[in-house]
Amino acid sequence: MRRLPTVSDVAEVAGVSRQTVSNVLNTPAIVRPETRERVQEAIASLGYRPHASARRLRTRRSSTIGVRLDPGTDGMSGSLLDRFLHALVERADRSGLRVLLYTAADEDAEIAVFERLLDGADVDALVLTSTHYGDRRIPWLVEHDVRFVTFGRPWGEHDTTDRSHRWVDVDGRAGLHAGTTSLLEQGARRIAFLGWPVGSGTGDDRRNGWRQAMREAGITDLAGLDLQVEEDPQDLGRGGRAVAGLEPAPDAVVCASDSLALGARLALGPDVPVIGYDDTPLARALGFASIAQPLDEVAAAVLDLIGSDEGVHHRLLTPRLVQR
Amino acid sequence: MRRLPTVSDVAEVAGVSRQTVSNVLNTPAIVRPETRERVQEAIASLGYRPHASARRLRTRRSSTIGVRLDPGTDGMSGSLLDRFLHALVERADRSGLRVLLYTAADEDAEIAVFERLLDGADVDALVLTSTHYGDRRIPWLVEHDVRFVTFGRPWGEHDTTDRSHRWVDVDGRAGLHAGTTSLLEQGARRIAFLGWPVGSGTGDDRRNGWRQAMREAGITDLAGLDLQVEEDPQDLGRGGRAVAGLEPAPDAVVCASDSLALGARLALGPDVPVIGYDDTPLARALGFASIAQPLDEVAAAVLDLIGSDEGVHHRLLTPRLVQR
DNA sequence: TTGTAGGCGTTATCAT
DNA sequence: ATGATAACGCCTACAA
Repeated sequence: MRRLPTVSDVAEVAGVSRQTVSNVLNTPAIVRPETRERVQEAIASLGYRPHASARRLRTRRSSTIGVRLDPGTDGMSGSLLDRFLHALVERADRSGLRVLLYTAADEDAEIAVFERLLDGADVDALVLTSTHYGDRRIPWLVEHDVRFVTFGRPWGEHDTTDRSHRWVDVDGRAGLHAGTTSLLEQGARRIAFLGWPVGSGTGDDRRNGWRQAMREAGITDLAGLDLQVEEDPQDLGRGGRAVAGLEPAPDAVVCASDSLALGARLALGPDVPVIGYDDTPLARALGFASIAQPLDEVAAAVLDLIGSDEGVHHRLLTPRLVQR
Repeated sequence: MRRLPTVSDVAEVAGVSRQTVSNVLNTPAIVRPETRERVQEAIASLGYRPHASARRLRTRRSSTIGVRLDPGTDGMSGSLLDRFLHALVERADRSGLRVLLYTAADEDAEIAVFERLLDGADVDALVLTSTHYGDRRIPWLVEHDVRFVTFGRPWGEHDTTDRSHRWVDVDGRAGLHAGTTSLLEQGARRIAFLGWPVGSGTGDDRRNGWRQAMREAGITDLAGLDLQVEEDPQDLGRGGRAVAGLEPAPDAVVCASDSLALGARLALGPDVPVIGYDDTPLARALGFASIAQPLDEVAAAVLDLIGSDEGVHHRLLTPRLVQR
């Protein structure tokens, strides 16, 4: 591999000092325009690029953010992380940030990874996904004064850690409210909700959106319509069976995820409207409506929060109902 | 964020010179055991970790590999990249390698990214996915003497670039051969192949596996059984319609992808055996068989090839038929 | 076996 | 506005 030109090379060609070259790069304003131009020509002619590691060593910042690639995620919605990552990498690049991946089997392992990554100065900020109730990573990061942003709210925490925990999330409640309302407007009355057992922040939030919309429509008797199944990638029949077992049959079903929606769709056929969540390729392919998270906005907000030193510490974005 | 301890700090605590500390880290063999131990204690007590950027600057290697997160991929099989990445990151970590992500809209943009990444010494090797016929990235990388491995064969190239292009791939032909054979053993005779139009290396390779198995079974009349559809995430009815239109109906269908298989499955119902490709969560969920790529092995092979200086320059792995 | 000296490429500080 | 000097943390000679 060819030897790379350095600031000194550029300086020599341009007939200035290394420092001036550095200034042109980092503080162009303080360099006389005519000098600046000469330096820039030299840079172009040599094909010079700053050496990332040298700069990082000097500035003591890696300009790199770490993101975990979780193993879990049923894979169907796994494409969600995929799409989020893509948006994140793209936007990060525009701000001169790199994205480094890591994995960890569980929380303790992940904290050990944090130590390695941070002590080695490999990353100077972290983006966490799939936060959950009682997440031990958060207090660890706060305590160690690490810069981080989570994609996901700190479910159940409203205490002092609040200001030190920056997060971005999507308002699932609003999403399900919109979906349910849209079905109501189309004349459906008996609308079932197919979700996970009570206890997950995300799931409960989405359920509440459905409840609220139903209540607003004057439908207070939700008996039997609140379906809760444990998701099982091996057997999406569960959700389907729960839905098919409803007596009388529902007019429509709103779901906490696209994979649940797939089950419902297969059990009920294409004539009963079904709304999923996440707008995965699956929803597109099968032609059912779904609630799409604005991942590009999420990525932008995450980077914004990572970069800003003060001001707003969290952001709740609104998803969009994709009709089909 | 706390100030990190350096070699000097460790040296001071251990009562030796910086150099000895460095030796303990990099060439433990030449340090007297008793000194070594003292140094290691100091390292542990201070929680010292080498500063990644400083080391990179000095050694001129980043110990980081770049991987592109492509935008394309229909998302269904997108989870394939996900799973591959996961395996790669996990194994890379064991070898002390980091994985950096990048994106690019097209080949030219990607080559521009290469320049940035390499000149900035951000990465010292690249892993490319979704190679295709006439891939311009390959000659560029070879010419610039960049270390890289592709997950995917150089379709159509058997010339001099051969030795300089290291690749790992999965034998789709063998996969479809196995799948088709298994159906034949179950008594099916009229087995259709649902794939993409001729012209993609991957697709043609898979088709050939089916052809070969059929020929070996003495079935030479494949008229009408070789179905070719352009995949369209909006409308997986295409594949389904092609399959449903067969007259007489097929005994079974083997497909070039799980999303094609999904279409076939929905069109034919659960009684006609369908085999997909990639063993995505979709196949698991719907309960159709699929051909699984050994992604963990692929990741291992990729890292192996990246690391080795001589020896084998490519590896063709065999996929596994997952019956359901 | 251990220590000394120098430099990787960059930028911050302080002169000029 | 520009330049000289030093230092970021590490490693590779080479010397002791």
